[in-house]
Amino acid sequence: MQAPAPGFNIGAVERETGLSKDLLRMWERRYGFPSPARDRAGERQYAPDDVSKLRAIKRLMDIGMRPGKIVHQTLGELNALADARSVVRRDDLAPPLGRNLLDLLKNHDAAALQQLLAQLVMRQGLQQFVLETVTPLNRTVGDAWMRGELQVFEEHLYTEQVQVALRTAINAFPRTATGVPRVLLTTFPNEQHGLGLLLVEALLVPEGAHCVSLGTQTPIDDIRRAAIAHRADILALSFSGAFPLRSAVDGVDLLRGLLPPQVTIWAGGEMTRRVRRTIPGIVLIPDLASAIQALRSWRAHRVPVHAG
Amino acid sequence: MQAPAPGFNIGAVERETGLSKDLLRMWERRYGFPSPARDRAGERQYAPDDVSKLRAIKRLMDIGMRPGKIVHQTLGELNALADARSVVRRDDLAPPLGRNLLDLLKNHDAAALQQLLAQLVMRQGLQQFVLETVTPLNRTVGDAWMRGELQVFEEHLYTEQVQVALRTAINAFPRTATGVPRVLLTTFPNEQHGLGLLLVEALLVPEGAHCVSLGTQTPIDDIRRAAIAHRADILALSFSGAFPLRSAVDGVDLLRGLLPPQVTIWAGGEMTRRVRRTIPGIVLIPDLASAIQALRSWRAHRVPVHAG
DNA sequence: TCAATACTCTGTCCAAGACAAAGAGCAAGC
DNA sequence: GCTTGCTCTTTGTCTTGGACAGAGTATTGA
Repeated sequence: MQAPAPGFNIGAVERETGLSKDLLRMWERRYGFPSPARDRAGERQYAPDDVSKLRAIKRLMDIGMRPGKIVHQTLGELNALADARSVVRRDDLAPPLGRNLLDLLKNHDAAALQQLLAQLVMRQGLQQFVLETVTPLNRTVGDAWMRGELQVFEEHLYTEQVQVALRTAINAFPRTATGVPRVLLTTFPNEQHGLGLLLVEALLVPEGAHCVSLGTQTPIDDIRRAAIAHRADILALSFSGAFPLRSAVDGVDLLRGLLPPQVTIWAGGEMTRRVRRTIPGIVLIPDLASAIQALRSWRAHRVPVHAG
Repeated sequence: MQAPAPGFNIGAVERETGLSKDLLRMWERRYGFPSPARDRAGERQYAPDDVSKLRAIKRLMDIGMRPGKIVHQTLGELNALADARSVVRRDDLAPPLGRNLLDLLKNHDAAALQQLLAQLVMRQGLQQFVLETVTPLNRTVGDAWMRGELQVFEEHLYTEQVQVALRTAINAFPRTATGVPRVLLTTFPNEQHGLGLLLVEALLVPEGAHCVSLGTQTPIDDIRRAAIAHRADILALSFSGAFPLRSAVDGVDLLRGLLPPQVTIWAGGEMTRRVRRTIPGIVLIPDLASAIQALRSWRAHRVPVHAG
């Protein structure tokens, strides 16, 4: 039994935190943090505590904070910051349900969790389940995670279980090849969060739409090709809060130019709420309820191109 | 309508190929390939063809070839090499099926594809479906993608459809809370390919195991915590061929030290085949059939810790 | 109140060098 | 003949410190 983790080298820290080596070195030069010890070869050896702090910083940056302002705070202060961010939202959640579910999550009772979710789908119906249960639950879980009340693996478990529940419910609907409109769902490269796609699908399928998901991280030009190949009426893109606003706007703009005008483009997800100006030819979906609105609006105004 | 992709910068190539920036620069210095053009700022601009060739090289390296021997071959020669390697295996796949499915994929007929997969699950049963259909299919699709016969989005579509088929089938099994052994499935950070986890789950659930998946990219220390929290008997980790061998071995070794000895650790996936030496306390699962073997072996030799 | 401009902050890229670990080849011994 | 141990070669990752472009912020002007 040896000392298990004396320190992380820079490659390991990159893996653990998602911060590139270049960036870690640059912060050391600029801010003096992190300032790792060196091994005999002169290579950086990061302490586990520094890695934790880096993770906390990364989280805060993902919601828009800037490194220069927060690198010198202690881990405690960083957590307090995360707290302050979410304190307003805590009232939103259906208290008994959220509590109940958080408890199951903390007891690591996957089976009971899944059963509860399945039961809720049955009772509420798929759409209501998404809008009234999953959405506030996501917020609750996200906040708890930010505050460190939830382990990373517990958050992973939650996401996985919700996905299972949603997929099961979606599959229960007969998938007609003639559904209208034809919706293609995916995310940009570097956007790994695919739960949003599934949530949208869960809202649209009961409305009779024909959804095809490509999963996450499709290169832009492939999105173009896919939209054309599938004769999509609507292209639905999802962006998490961590996605760089600029890249998203640029990419969506580019796509708009590449696709024929009769293909409607939806941009949704957390990031969408940070968008100020409207983007020509793009429908913003700042929350899930808007997706149903947008679908109905599409039906009212558009005739599917490929039909008839 | 402008030229869409004049070139990739080094960061984009890193993402596309999985070869680090450092490595790309080093190859340029050592081998003279790739030797990208420079933009006005003096930054590397890689041609799409170079990126394709880099992908081919990476793929060959993933099966054990060394860069010095192959960098100077043409893309055609590299493909021939890959061919020679897989020629034995190409016979494995049921030809009419693979052809049929590839055709559906190229016609972008998602509905028919899903129907075909669902039908196959029914006919073959879940385990046989995984071993005899999905595994060779994965190879076929992977090869076709390597040779540029398949668009990225078509590959995405395939993956997505297989996932749907598998999840549906897995959910059809009653999930007992008392299943034994308790298996926890996940991947390391930076490992985005989660299909392997689903495949393993699809093999184990019919055997009566209790599977809990955390999805992809769980930090190592959270894997430790999750394994303990879930009282896992087996921790199953999946690594794609692209995953850096070194990181994997180090991480797995670290985990072995962090977890009590009664937790069995499985390491599976493409990468596993490149491992030469045995890693103490780790069970290697070089192919999917081995997973069932390993499960039976576990049952023969181990008594679940948490039971009784 | 809103928009354009200037300035600061921040991340990525570059070059060339160093070194350690993995692989390959070869020799000695069973 | 086959294995074991050594050495040489190949290869990937880390190092420093400099440069610069794009994102975000603040200020100014309409």
